[in-house]
Amino acid sequence: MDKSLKAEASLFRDLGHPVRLKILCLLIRRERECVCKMLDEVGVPQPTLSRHLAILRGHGIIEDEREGTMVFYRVAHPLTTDILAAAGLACAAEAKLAKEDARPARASRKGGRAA
Amino acid sequence: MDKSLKAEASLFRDLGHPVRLKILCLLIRRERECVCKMLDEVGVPQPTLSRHLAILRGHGIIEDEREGTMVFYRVAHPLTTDILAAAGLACAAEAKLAKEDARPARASRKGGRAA
DNA sequence: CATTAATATCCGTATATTCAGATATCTGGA
DNA sequence: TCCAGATATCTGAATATACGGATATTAATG
Repeated sequence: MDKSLKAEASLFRDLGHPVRLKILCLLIRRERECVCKMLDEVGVPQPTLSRHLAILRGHGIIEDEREGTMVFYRVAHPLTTDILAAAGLACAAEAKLAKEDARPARASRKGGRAA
Repeated sequence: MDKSLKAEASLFRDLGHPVRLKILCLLIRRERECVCKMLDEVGVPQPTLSRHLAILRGHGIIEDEREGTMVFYRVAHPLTTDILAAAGLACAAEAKLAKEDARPARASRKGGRAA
């Protein structure tokens, strides 16, 4: 019951940057998006965007799929949407409500995985 | 619908440190705790603990109440528990379930504040 | 008022993060 | 193979964050 909480802290730290939050909101809304499209919307130079994508990818928060010359990203970490929704980010809150409505509502209680 | 997401990023950044996460888990479980007690459990030198408390306090995540020579802290940011629970932190998940059980379950949908 | 326990702030230093710009890689097509 | 578009990596400088140790503040007590 002690835990160093290092992994959790690292996840939050990754979320703690405006550009990375913007990327995640974008991916949550769109499910899947290519770098060139994100480049238009995020408003940072391409190498900077690529770096932030690499950080998120390196920690397993997003994953990439290559398709010809383009690379598409999607949210991979199962908790990311929940966390952003809990923080009140509109992008994630919508996605979470949609997901909840599509399921029979929560049944069991103790069932949640705890870190 | 654009938003810089600076405030949200800053919140996550504050959560992104093992010591601060530990402090928050502690406060969520206990509602309210004094610095000297936390000192025993967190395992960092007193000035370091004080510094982290100051960071959380400065951003409105926790608040302090002086009582004689001791200072008690409690979680003040209304979303903190939700966020930590969404991240799967056991301490917060318990608190959130308890809170949910005490209320009539969610009724309205569009009612949530979004960032 | 001196003392002591509890907490906070200040200091210098070590480390991490961020950025922009240059350059490298990968892929599809001529 | 050579070219061009899309994306990634490298590099160095600027900035931010972390820490420990010394010290300051605050409040109760004698």
